[in-house]
Amino acid sequence: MGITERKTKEKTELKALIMSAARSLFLERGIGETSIRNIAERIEYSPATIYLYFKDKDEILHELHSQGFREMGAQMGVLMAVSDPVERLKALGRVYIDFARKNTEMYDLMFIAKAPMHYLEKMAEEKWSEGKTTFEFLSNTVAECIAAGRFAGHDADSLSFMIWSCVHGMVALEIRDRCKGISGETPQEIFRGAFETFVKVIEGL
Amino acid sequence: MGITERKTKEKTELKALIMSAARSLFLERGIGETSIRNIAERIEYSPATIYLYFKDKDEILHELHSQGFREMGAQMGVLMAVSDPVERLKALGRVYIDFARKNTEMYDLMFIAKAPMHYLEKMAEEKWSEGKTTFEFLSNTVAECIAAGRFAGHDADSLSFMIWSCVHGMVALEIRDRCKGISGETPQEIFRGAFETFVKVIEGL
DNA sequence: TGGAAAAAATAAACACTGTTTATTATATTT
DNA sequence: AAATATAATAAACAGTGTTTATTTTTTCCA
Repeated sequence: MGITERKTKEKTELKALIMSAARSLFLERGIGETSIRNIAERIEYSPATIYLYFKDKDEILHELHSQGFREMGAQMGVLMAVSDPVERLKALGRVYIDFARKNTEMYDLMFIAKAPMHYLEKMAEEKWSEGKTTFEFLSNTVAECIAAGRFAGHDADSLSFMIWSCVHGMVALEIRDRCKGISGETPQEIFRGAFETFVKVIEGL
Repeated sequence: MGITERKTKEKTELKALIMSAARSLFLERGIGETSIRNIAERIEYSPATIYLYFKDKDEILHELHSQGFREMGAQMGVLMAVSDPVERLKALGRVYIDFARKNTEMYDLMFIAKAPMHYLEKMAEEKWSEGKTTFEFLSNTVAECIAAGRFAGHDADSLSFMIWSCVHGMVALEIRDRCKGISGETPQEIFRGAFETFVKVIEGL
């Protein structure tokens, strides 16, 4: 089936082309300032063509959000080399915060924006697999810490959720511009202090 | 000056009418689904009239966001009655989380949405006074704890930012639908566990 | 009290947005 | 080469925030 094969290849290629145009525009100008027409213009196709490859804009944003999770997952994956679970947990916090601050638009899409979640609702999916996988990486590490006799009196899931909330809260506040003028420090200083505190708290648990 | 007085009164009255229509629509349908035309229709004025009272939509959203801070401030204010700063800190966490979960659209506008911050940018204001005031309520309480010999080895500002990030992170993840399918628990259970952990961590610092 | 001046409200337009439908162009099959 | 299936698009629809020119209403003063 040489011909239908080429056909499907062309289909996935144009789909990938749309994705890459969407992504670059998205990183350049932000999610709110990227329209279907912008994407179509960049790849020199008509706007309507995009709808032959994606159901709607939310589907594109969801796919981009999944890309982000794959990239973040790759960065977190190398932490498996850290054998001590407490050290791994601290490094995980560091990697998470770094990823968020170096890829703010991606992080926004992954954890803050509403749009990519609408895709799940339309598909009647109730589970957020990307988030679940990432959370399990954290909760497994926390469970290892507990198994090693640390974090006495804490439940792995609740503590994991609190740790996640803690690092997410930091970067979410900065990404959405809620740190301006707080305690007169620069973002650099705020995050240095915040991460130091994070590490101290983890060690003191 | 009875007449110019009445004039300014009418101006502030229509301004208040616009605000209340904006707010009710906003709470009914959400921020993203409330347009200037919707607001105008509800108060039976033309859309253009709204622009005689507000510079743009961002100004309305900023004013609404400030309303939210006044209401949250009122709820936090009663905590001044709690003399023990550590107890006050825990109660503050409780009040913060409760406010966020009972007023999700308002909380969204106050701490997550981009729109109300654009107003500050347009006005060339670099300080976010509402956020600063709220943060100072927290950081003063933390400073009191430290003065009372608690939280040894911690910097008041950094620890305050971490505590804020922690509670903000929790509610922000839920508001933007990032808790679905995480550890199979209901939001109720997740938040009960998270707050218990929060209290335990505070007490153990 | 009637007409000029000032203020308030609006209709209509502009430039966008996501999305759909009917039409045209291209490629494949018979 | 003609018929069919596929791909791409032009144009439209209904919506958005916002601005400009126009009309209505109110105030002021002769």
